Formats: sequence, C-alpha cells, structure tokens
Amino acid sequence: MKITIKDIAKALNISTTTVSKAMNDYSDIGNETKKKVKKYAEKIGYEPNIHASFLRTNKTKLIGIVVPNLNTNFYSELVASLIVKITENGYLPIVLNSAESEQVEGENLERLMRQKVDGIFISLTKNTTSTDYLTKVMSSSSSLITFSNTSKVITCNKVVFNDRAIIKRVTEYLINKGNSKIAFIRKSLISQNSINQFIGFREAHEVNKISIDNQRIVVSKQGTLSEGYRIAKELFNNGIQIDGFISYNDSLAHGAMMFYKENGSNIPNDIRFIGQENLEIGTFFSPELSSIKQNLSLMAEKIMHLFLEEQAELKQKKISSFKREEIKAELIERASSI
Amino acid sequence: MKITIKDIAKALNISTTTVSKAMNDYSDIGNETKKKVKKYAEKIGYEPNIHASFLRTNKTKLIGIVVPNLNTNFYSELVASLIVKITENGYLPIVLNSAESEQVEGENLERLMRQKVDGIFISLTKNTTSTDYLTKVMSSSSSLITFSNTSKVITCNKVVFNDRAIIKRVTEYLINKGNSKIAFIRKSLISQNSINQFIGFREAHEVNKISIDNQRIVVSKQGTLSEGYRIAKELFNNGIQIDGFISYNDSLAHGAMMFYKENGSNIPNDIRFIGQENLEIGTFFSPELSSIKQNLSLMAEKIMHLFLEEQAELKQKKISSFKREEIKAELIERASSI
DNA sequence: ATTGTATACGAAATCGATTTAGTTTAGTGA
DNA sequence: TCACTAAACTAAATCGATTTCGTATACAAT
Repeated sequence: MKITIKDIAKALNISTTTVSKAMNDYSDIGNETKKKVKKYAEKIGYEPNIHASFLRTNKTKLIGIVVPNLNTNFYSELVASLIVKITENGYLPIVLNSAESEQVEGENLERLMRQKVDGIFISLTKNTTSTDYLTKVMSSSSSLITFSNTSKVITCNKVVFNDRAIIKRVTEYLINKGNSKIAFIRKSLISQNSINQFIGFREAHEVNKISIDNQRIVVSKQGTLSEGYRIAKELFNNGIQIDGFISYNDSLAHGAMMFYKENGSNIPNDIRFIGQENLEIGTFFSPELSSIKQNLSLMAEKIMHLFLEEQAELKQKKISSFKREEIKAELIERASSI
Repeated sequence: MKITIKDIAKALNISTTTVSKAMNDYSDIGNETKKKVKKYAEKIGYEPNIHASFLRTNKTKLIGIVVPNLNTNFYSELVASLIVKITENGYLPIVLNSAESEQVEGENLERLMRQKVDGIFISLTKNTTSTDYLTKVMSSSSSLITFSNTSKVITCNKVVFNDRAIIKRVTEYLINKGNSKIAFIRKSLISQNSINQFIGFREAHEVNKISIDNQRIVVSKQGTLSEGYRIAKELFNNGIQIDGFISYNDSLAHGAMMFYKENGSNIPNDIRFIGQENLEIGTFFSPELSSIKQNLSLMAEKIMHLFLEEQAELKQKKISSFKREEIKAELIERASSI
C-alpha cells in the first residue's frame, strides 16, 4: 500500500541511505545511481513522507496565512493570489481568519506555531494593539512576514502598500480641483495602515495650507454599504458640509454616494468621491466611482519572494536583515471625481 | 529549546511510555500519574509534536478545503465558516482554490493526498467532468466530503442545498404571479448543482403546463455584473421577450436589472428579478433585489459534523455508509419580484 | 610498495512520538 | 501457602525519513 524508500532500496538492491541521498541529490552518490533511483521512484509512484522528514529537517513545507477578514473582496482576492504563489513553490497554505478579533488572531498564531509551519504571513486586524504574539512567532522556528496592515512597533519583514503616499496624492488631487472640505473615512485609530493613510491625508492639507475639520474624520468599523449611507446621513444631519469623500473601501463610498444622490447633490460637481479596492461594481454606479487600485497579485508575489529569500539565507546560516517592501497603488479616475 | 516527552519523563522520573499514555488517557495508567503528568506538561508548555505522532497514528489533524473560486462572496464566506468549525475541533485547514479549472482541481487533490490530510472538503468547479481524482481520494487515507456542487456519478458523503426544490418553488412563485416567460441564467450544463436547479425550473413549468423556450436559458461563465448586463442586452437585441429572471447569483441579476431599467422597463411589473446569495448590496438597488438565501454557516456545520462522525466510526473500525445532507435555502422576497 | 585521495556507498543513530509485549506489585480466593 | 488476577508501569520496536561517520575500491603520487 504505502511506498517508502525501503521498497526502492530492496528493489534496486541498495541501502535506504543511498536512496535518500539520491533523491536529495547528495554529491556523494554517482550519477548512474541517482538516475536509476529517481526513475524507479517515479515508476512506482513514490512520494516522500513529509512528516517523517520533518523529524530530521524541521521543515514542514507549510505556510500559515492569517487575515483579519476573509469575507471581503480585498482579502479573499489577496489570499487567492497568495495560495497560487505558495503552491507554485511546493508549499501548502493553512488559511486562518481572525474575524477582526485580536484574541482570535492570537489563537491563530498559536495554532500555526504548534503546527510548526515554515512561515507565517499575517495582516493584522484593525484592533490589534499588542505585539506579544508576533514577537513570540519571531523567536519560534516559523519566519514571519507581515503584510498590508502591519505594526510600527515590531521589527520584521513587511510588505505594504504606499498608503501614505497614495492618499497624499489623491487628497492633493481633490484639493487641486478646489475641494477643501474632504471627508475621510478610516478603518480605525490604531491600525498602522489607517494611520499611514491619515498621515498622507494630513500632509496633503499641510502642504496646501488647508486646515482639517476633525468632524469630517470618521472611523467606520463595518465598512459596509449601509454604514457608508449612515455616515453620510449623519454628517448631513449634523450640518457638516463636505465637498470631497475618501474612504478605505468602495462600499463606504457607494453607500455615501447613494445618500447624497438621494439628497439631490450633484456628483462630482458638489462632492467628489474616491474609494479603494476598484471593484467591478464601481463601474455600474452612476456616476462611476473613482477608486484606488492595489495590485494584490504583485503583493502576493513580493511576500512569497521575501519568504523564499529568507529560507535560502537560513539554509546558508546567514543572518538576514529585515526588509520592507512597498507596493505602489494607483488612482483609477472615473466620473465620480472628475 | 524544544520540549518533548523525554523532558517530562526525566523530570518526573517515569518512562516516556507512561508520559505518552498519560497524555492520551490510556486506561492502564493511574489517575494520580495522569494528573501529575498533565500538570507538569502544562507547566513547562509541552506541545506534542504532530509530525512525530503521525508516524504511528497516521493522523495529521489537517483538513483540506478545495473550492472552485475563492474570490466570490459565496465561497469566501463559506470557507470562513468552515475554518471556524475546523479550528474549533482541533483541526487546521489547508485552503486551495481551483479557479474554475478542472486541471488545477486535480492538482489540488494530489497535493492534499500527498500531505495526508485527514479529510478533504471539496466543491467541484462548474467544468469538472471526470471523477477520477475523487475516486483516487476515496481509496486514499483522507475521507472525502463533497459539498455545494458535487457529482451525481460518485458515491460519497455529500452536503448540498435543496437546489431542485428551491428553484422549483421560486419558479412557481413567479408563475403564480402570471409570469410565463422566465429567463434562467445557469452556471454550466455540467455542474450537478446547476443541473438540479434546472430540473426544478423545468418541473415548475411542467406542473403548470407552461413550455420553456430554450432561448431564455443562458449559461454564464463569469457571473459578473457586466455579464448580467450583456446577457440582458443580447436577449433584448435578439427580440427574446422575458417577464421573469432567475440567476445563479446576485451580480447577474443586478447587471440584467440595470439594462432593463435603462430600457425603460418597469420592475417588477414588466419583469420580476430573483438572484441568489442575498448580498447586502441587493438592498441598495432600486428596486431591492429578491434573492435566495443559503445558510452557509449551517452547511459548514453539517460538513464538519459528517466528518467527525466518520472519523469516530473509523476509529471503531465500523464500516460507515455514505450520507447525503440537504440544507434548505429560502427566498428573501423584496421589491424586485413583488 | 606505500601513502594519499577522490569516489561511491552503507550501518547505525536519530528525530519524537505510539504501541506491543511484557514485568512488577499488591491483592484475592481456594 | 500457592496460584491467579488486576492495576500500574516500562523496555524496546516502530513509523519513514535524514545524517553522521565509516568503509571499500580504484587510481595517482611518492
């Protein structure tokens, strides 16, 4: 039933040592023997038992992915891209979802460490404050890469979007169109991703000597259409005027745009809207929604690349320094902000 | 660094056998000893090495999930639910995405078998015709559960929605409102899920003695908003009149509804629309979209339950028969079909 | 003839658990 | 007292690979 190196050894009348070494291309095995072993292994469908080899190599060929909310377009697409890169390189992904809970996030990290995965790719929840679990991972055998939403406090490999720069650019783009009362809907006050975006927003205002009214800065937890609608309604009812709107996803922008459209606002003349994610649905609303597009597949590629680099360095026992990669996001300009 | 049963054995001056048996609640170990061992294990933070125990038990505590397209609301939410159930029961999920490719699906199954996962939960792509890989899994050590979109040909555990019944009911609901020219947008001609839905559609017509015009039966591969729009446009341009519209997801219905609205149709009076998925966005369109709501969390629960049942039976060396669970979906009635 | 050196291979230890097949001890019944 | 049993424990084999250390052979150099 099960095929092991013993079967190959017996059939070819050589030792299991030789079989193992041949399969792993050791230099002290003759080329003839290597060919013979590999050919026979192929023929009888031998697959090395990963769990057995783990005992000696401490490699599981498993990578853990932890995302704050799998049930969003952003993360499900990003995870799908990561899965492709991971499997392409002979690894297998264990995918865990933190559901925006810092506690679940911690449990997820513990589960992955217990499983002794070779790497952990994590994007933090918007509520995460403690880095205890991350430092725990750093001192474990799994190499850590944080992405998208990471932490300023911890020193580790990071792959992020150019959050500060893109929001600064987009904000200035609105300012140049004459907008000075821009609403900014952010994810949380804690998440680094959100903080960076806000810094960009602030910088754009400072450069152009425009003051920010904090009443126009809103934190949205759900990030749903209905919350976008509700936020717009509240701003309006509280008499807080806006002429621009930037949110951390498309749904919020759509929801808000619906409210203002119902209220007779002219878009983009009265208010310009910019979302993030660049969902297809944005092109079906009237006016079509401008949106910041992030290259998720490129991010996935960079993450995997960083991981493989670190694995290679670890093999050579080099001490590797931590890297930070920044992926450029771009504005897709449509009717809602022209 | 690493803590093993040896450390516990040495510290408590007992054998590793006793430690292992105590941890696994063997009956031939005294209660005092069990308590002592467990307490000390807890204290020094011992975690059994899963890979080492695999060699004897052949259990990896790993479950593979294979979905046709992770990047959809339906599957990302379903996978998220599955992840919760799987981790709750001490297992870890390896998530793979087939991207609607039968070939990738096969590769995914091979990867999971190689990893010797305890179970494989799979929903087939809409193009899958061969069941070769599935039968391969059946004769492997991983127990198989197919869900959502499964195959008629293969005998194995299945958890599906009541596709035939719900579509029959929904179709009759439209017929009773006087609609007789109902368009039906299906996923594919092959997928069992789609076939069952179509049977329900046909039965509703037969019962009410209405004939089906095949020109109104359309296969949509993408299932996107723009495809819904395009399909509606094509029907219209080809002079194919419709007074009802049922699609396999919400996006298609939205896209089509947009086209007909632009063309001055009165919805629901001229055409009634019903989608599937019950996305939040449906309530933001005017008119609000009726939709078939599937209880994904319940499906996830049933799948896990079936798996655990089989594992328990396997342990007792019982031969278990295959089961088929059906989850009831329901129509959420809104303005688009009233 | 002796030493040295690649080259090619193998015996046995090892990784960290589980499990089989005992062994020891105390207690029971005839 | 002796045989028997139950309870509690353990030595050693085992799972399937990797890896260390050692050996045999052939050939070149001294």
